[in-house]
Amino acid sequence: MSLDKLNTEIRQEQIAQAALSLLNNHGIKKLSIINVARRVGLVPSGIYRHFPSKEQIIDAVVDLIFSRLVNNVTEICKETQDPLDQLRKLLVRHVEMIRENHAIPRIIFSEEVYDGSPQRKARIYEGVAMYLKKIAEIIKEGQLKKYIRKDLDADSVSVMFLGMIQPAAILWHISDEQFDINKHAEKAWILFKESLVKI
Amino acid sequence: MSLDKLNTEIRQEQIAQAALSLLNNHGIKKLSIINVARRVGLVPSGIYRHFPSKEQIIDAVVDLIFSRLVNNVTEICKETQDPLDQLRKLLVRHVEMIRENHAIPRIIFSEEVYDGSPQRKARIYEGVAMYLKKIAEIIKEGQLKKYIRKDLDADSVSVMFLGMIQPAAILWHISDEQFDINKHAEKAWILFKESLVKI
DNA sequence: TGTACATCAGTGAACGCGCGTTCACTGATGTAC
DNA sequence: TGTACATCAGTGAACGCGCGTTCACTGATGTAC
Repeated sequence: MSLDKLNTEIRQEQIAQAALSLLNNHGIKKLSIINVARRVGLVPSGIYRHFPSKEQIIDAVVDLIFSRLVNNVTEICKETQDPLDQLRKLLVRHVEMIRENHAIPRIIFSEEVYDGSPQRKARIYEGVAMYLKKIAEIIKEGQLKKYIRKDLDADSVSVMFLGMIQPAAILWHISDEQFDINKHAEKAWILFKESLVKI
Repeated sequence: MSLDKLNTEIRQEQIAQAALSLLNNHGIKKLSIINVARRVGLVPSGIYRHFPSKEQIIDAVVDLIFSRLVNNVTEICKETQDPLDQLRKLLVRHVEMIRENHAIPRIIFSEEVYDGSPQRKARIYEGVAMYLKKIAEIIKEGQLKKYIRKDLDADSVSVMFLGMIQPAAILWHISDEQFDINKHAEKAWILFKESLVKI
């Protein structure tokens, strides 16, 4: 059976990806050692050559997700310099991310992921906070360049930015993808942008 | 041990309340038949005199939560007639609800609650949709009375209304109640209200 | 370049825990006469 | 008002499933000489 024998680094990568993929396609209940093992072509006990426990696998998945989210921001900041453009692009990108990764709400909102591990909960909070901080930086930049009115608190606005997406994301999620998240993001953006520039 | 013997109606009520309370205080992992039984002073098997399975208990909890949410709206509509006032009061009330019921995000965002029961997922979606519909009605009323600009789509605005609360609620939730949800709601409301009235 | 040995990724069987659920039972409560 | 019986809420023991995890093992790969 053991056609190939791969080193731990590669296997860790594979296992984290497999876990993320399971989360995306089937939800947290299916995220079992048995299923992960099957995906990477190992026997359940084989997983323990590369991860000390299931908990660490979940940690790896969390890292994977946040590195992608943060990556989005840095990429977009390279694409354009106009802060309002950056926000708009980030909105579109974020919606795409959500559409492609059911795992995001599944991770961020899941009790299952939190309990038993206060450190992981803290790490998730830090990840979200970092994402928000980057958005706030864009907003501050916009205020400096006078695209965005200065009486607004950038940190609050960054949370409101998420407010354009989140409820829609959840509706989309629980409606089995029926709710039109793109249309909502479009309309919300118009209003949001108006609020930022008008005085 | 059996000091009292209560009829099924009372027990069902007690069991649903106990389950909700467990969810509020300890999360979904602790929502076990054993814990529910302990709370109502029964032995685990005793629960099955009143509910056919754990699934139905979760259904009862879901109903409990949504009836409270919808109740909020109808009560507030009695308190004041001004649509903008109604929205503002609803915002405050919704935040209170969330602060008092950790169970709300735990239920609405939990995979655990969804899988294995498409009907329940549908029911939750309907519950949210009904809540949104009631908010949309307030907005339409506001448009009729000319408090709110008419070029806005009431359904979209109702989702944006949730957008003021949801991201903040999640931050509050995963930050172990550190994030200041009230302050955020306050600031978001100012901007939101502006958007509704200005042209 | 070939041999000897250590290392390490793989396997399969088995354990143990938690938990939902079943079942035969008991004893209290409500009802018919 | 009292008795006989059906009903029904309670109990405790036991079952069974899923699943994370352990452990003794095997055989391939890498390294030292």
